Amino acid sequence: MVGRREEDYLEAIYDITTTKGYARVTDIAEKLEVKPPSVTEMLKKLDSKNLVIYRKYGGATLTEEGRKMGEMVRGRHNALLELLKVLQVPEDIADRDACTMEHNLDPTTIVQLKKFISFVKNCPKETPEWIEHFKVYSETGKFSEECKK
Amino acid sequence: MVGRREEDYLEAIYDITTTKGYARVTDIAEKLEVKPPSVTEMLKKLDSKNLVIYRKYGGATLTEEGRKMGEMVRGRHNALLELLKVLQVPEDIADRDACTMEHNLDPTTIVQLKKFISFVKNCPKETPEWIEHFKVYSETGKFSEECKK
DNA sequence: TAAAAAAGTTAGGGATACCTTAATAACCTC
DNA sequence: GAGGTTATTAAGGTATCCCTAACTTTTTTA
Repeated sequence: MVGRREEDYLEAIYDITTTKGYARVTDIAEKLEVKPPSVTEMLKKLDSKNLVIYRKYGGATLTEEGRKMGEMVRGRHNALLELLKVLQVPEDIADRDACTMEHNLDPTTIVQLKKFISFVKNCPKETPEWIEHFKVYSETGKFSEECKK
Repeated sequence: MVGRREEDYLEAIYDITTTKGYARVTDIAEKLEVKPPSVTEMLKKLDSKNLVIYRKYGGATLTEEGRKMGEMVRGRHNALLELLKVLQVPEDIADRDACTMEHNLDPTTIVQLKKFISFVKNCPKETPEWIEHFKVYSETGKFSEECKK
């Protein structure tokens, strides 16, 4: 069982590793806004679960399993973020809330979420009309004439 | 500050009160799948926060503030549930996941969520076509011909 | 109406999951 | 190799919940 905070750490390590090649304790601490000892402690825990390879003074490396997991968490986060954006939630709030929501969701839910996002993004029409209609509805509370046709 | 579990209790009390008029310790314990002492403890805490009126051996009554809060939590839950249903998540999973997600979301997010739901539900057209299209996409991974028009 | 059954409370603990400060140790650079 | 930076240990704390066992109150029923 992987807890929510563990997922946050994995996601952070995944992101940092992806951007700068390696993740030091300080990087992680900064990203998650905690102090270094908290990171060390968590890295040990993640190492014991074989999600991270932790060597004293050696930073953190994701194992294959850990990398998959971090990627998955990041993907979930992005999907939720996109969904909230479709719902016209301002981006900064959407990002924070995606963090909140991204834990403990059933795989089925995530799958459907992703389908929804790709449905919206890959729709043959540029921007699906209904999203435009929703934008209007969101701002005015009224259905546009065109919507009624 | 009201924690997640506190919200769960408020929601449960709200639901029980709404259905059967009053909420006993046992009802709450059963609904939340915990033992009675846990309920007693929580009721004291909620009482101290003026969200519940708790009298020994007298069950729980929501204060005005508590009732508002319980109603709000329930509303949030329902909104999330509806959203997940729009996303074609099976109802039982949707209900569980709504529980998971319903905590700590920004009010803005909830507002947009509710707008989205009412957009979908009150759309002048019976069922917005795009939802039908999404159903198809969800099941087949393909955009229906009609969708491309 | 008194005794049994049911419901509720108290007391005493425990687990988990995090986070922190202060002091110490390793590393790196000049 | 000395100083500055980075990381680790040690020791502790807090917040949330939850539980069992024993006891009290309320309710039911014979």
